[in-house]
Amino acid sequence: MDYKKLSELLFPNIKNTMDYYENEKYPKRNLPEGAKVTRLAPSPTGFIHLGNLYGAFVDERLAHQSGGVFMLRIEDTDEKRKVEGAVETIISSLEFFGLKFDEGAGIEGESGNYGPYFQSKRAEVYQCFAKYLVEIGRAYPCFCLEEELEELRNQQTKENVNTGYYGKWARDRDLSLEEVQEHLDNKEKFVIRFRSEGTEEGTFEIDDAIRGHLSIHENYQDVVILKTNGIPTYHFAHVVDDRLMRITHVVRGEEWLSTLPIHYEIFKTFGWDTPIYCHTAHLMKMDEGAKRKLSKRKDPELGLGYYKELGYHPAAVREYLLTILNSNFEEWRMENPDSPIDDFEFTLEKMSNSGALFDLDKLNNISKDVLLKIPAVEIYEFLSNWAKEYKTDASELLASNKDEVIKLLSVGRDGQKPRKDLMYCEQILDFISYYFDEYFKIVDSYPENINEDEAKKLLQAYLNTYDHSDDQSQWFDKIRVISQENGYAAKPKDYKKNPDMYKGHVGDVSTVIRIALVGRASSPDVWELQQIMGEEKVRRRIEI
RNA sequence: GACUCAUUGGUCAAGUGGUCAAGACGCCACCCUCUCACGGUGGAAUCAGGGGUUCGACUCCCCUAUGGGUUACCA
Repeated sequence: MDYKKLSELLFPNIKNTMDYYENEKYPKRNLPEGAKVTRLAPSPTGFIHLGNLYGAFVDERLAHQSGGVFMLRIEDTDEKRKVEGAVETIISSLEFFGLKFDEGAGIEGESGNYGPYFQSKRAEVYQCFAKYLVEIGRAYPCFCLEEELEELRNQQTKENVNTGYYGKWARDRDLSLEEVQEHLDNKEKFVIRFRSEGTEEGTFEIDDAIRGHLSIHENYQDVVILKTNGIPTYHFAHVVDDRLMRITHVVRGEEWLSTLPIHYEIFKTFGWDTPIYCHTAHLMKMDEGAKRKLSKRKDPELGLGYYKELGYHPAAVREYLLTILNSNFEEWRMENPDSPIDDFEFTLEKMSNSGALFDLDKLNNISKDVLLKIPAVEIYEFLSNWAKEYKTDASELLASNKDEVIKLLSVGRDGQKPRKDLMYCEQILDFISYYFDEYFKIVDSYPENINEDEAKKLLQAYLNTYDHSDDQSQWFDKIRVISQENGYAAKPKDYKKNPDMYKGHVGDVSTVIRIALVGRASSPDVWELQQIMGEEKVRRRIEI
């Protein structure tokens, strides 16, 4: 068989050589020793969920921690999955969470010399490498129709053998030049298949940076590498691109583990070393009592947009992600509470190889700590930007009450035991909503031992003695007096000792005032809130 | 079905043949306290099951169970 002739027959228009791409167009990168080059290679559906961010984070850390390159390549080899504006969405979503690409699709400026970064625009490159495989007899055209393949599968299932295009089942594996010519003359469409030399029994060994040493089955399938339209499948594009773009570490989900043998064989056929593979575990979700992989179809609420809508701070999400990404991160954080997150040394060895369940409680807890470290002014900015997009009615109120809101956000945050009241924008807005007459409403009821009339009496007494210029202790002393005058213990401990002597204690009285003032039984220090609200508003609330 | 990866408390997990099996979130109790938080102290709660190997197994091997993944001219 004259493979050279076959390759010319199949790819008459491909003139470039492999050598041209490997050594001229895409030469070795000039990077310091140990620099890692990683890539995020999403398909352009534009939908990014937490799981994608999780993986992207690994890429980003690996690259930027080592002085390497973090690249965006769009795997748009499947036209059916394209969505308008997807690339912009991907870039902006990741940027929101602090992940910046150095190079690649849609990146401005000096974005690197390894493009184009859309696989759909690299057809010639792939064809050149496919042509080479044909030339050396390791790839061949296949004219099978989809229906024929379907039939093949059925037959194999019936005979209880592995399905697929391989060995004796590979009908077009050994077509003669004349037969190929004949098909071509008939204008039949064809794909290019890889000619595997593996066996069903064979195994090989490979190291995965996350999963350790693996011993896995060889590939023995003649997989499609170039589709009818001349565009490669993932398997081929991955090998060619990651080689030419000089990717050092391939981070991808564990669903790729089972096709790793294909990639390995193709790399070896070209005589190339594989990149270092890092197969990450999936982020899981609890669904009707069972763990399940995150799905873009079933879990729209885990899309990154969801967290933006609720107003989680990107720093909190990053911090959370890192706790599940590297098990030693929390420990490091406890020892270095004030260090920038990027000071943490991320390692692949500390990654879990079983899927973690997304834990909202944990995110919230981490978020509290993260927000505590962000100055109130910055939280205000974050909150108001969020409101502009998601809560337009509140947005104006926030803008016209800027100073007061900042003060509200600051209450109790100083000192040795600062409050951690703030988690995410929606919650924050609710948390301070009582300040605005537009949102104020009574949500909690008075303590059981106090009825409406009693409450009115207490509030009247409070109003009578209220002096806005009182300092905190003067103010509270007055509440103690009111309590005593109305039959409530001035100290909770007194009440505990002799519950029969009192109607309740000072805490009950405070609760009544608190509810009148902010509408709820729990809040930060009332005196501080009053100072922020101003005398007029305080009196008005008490009078109601 | 076949192939494959995984399995330590409710969740995230440390652990690599000898530990009273860390820690964090959540939960409960108590302390602090005018409420709620915060903080502190304490508590309940884990090696999926069964066989081996070994003086000794969470750690090594096998089987089973459960869950994930792949099985496309999708990625």
